[in-house]
Amino acid sequence: MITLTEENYIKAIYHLSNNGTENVNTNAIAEAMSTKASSATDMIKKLSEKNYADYKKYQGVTLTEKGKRVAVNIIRKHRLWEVFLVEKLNFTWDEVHEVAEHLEHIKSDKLIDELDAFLEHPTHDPHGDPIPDKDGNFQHIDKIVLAKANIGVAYKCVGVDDTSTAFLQYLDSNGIALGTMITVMHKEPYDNSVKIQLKDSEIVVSQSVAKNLYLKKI
Amino acid sequence: MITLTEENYIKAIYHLSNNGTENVNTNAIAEAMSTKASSATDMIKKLSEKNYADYKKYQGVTLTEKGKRVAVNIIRKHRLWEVFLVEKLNFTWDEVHEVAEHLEHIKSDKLIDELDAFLEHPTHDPHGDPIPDKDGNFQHIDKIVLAKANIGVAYKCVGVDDTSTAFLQYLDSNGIALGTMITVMHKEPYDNSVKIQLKDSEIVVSQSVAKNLYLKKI
DNA sequence: AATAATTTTTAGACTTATCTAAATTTGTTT
DNA sequence: AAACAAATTTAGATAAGTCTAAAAATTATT
Repeated sequence: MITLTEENYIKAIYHLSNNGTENVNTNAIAEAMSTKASSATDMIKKLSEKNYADYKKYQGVTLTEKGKRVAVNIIRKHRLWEVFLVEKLNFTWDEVHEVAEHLEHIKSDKLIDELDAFLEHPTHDPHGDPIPDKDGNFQHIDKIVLAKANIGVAYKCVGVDDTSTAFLQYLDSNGIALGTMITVMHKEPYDNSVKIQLKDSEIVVSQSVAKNLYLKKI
Repeated sequence: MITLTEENYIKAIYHLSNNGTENVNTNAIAEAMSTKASSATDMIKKLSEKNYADYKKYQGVTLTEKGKRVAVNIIRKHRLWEVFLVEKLNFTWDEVHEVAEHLEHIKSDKLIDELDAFLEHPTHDPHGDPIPDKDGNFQHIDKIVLAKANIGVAYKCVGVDDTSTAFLQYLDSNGIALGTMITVMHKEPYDNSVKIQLKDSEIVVSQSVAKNLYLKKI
């Protein structure tokens, strides 16, 4: 049996490793899990013993195929629950994350398959992140970050990197949501802020905003 | 903070105490929790320290008002999720219990209030058990057990005591569901079995079935 | 290449919920 | 009311996940 804590570590490693592709170091895991490096080391050893991860002392970890399958399955559940919360239970996109963190650990294949069907097989969650299918395959969007968008080109907002309440509420209050049309008017080299044109307004966003907003050419 | 284990003990005590009205002894709790009496003693002490229960050594436990509130809230969540699973996700009434055991521990007032609204404030779960409202008030049905029903009177099936898969599947295969009309034809004194008339059939059920099926006069 | 700084691991301790085995209390019988 | 049986509690251990403090390995700097 896999424990809740093991699942959370696996998920953290998956995200830190850029979807299972890179090596992750102990401190990064400890930080992501809000714990100490010594605790992370203990858990890494355990995950390695259980074949969820490959680990050599002082060399960091990578997830095994088995570990990646666990991670992707949790992500699938997390994102499906997020869609449910927003579409059926009137949650806003900044409210869903915390509850989905708990719902994602409920273990029932029937539950998640039926939820998927009930929601009509959504492909993206409320933050624009792709939802893996039953076999773990993602539908990839080729998105770029606002900071790297070209001036004068029309884009559509397709996702966020930061899903914190503060950031999502900032976007809401500035009239930016998934699907919002955005044209880049000017990039200020001094502080890397970006002036963008929305439907009815023109606003300037800071570099940290520009780095966390994903766009797609239309 | 209340732990998952504490919640499960409180729920078990609530059910064993006949909705918080009676004193419960240690062995009964241990048995209900599939654990040993010594473990139950430890937890009872802890619940008592945290003011969820009143406890005197060797005298059994009762839930405090605070403990009862916790129990009723978990029952509310459990039953609402059961309705969701049956009505929206195509679960059958014998499949819901196990998943609901996990869903009931998710802590979010908004989640449960919105779920309640989404389901249009159901008053009973798929087994006929009443769903407490937000304030913990039940809508009581005055039901009787089949074993005590009167001969020749028409009843409607309104619930079950035993929610095991075996029992529910037995009912399904004999054409008995919530709402099914039942008339008692004969009670056999020898083994306490009961002959009942359904819409298109007449069947004999054993005493153990007759003790677990709730009816209401129509 | 030697030393300093950083990262990672080890060692030992703590907490929660569990167990077994022994001790204690309550109840039941004769 | 003494003795036995049953129920309950205590004592001491264990496993999971965490911590602090110290040791070891790696990486960076001079």
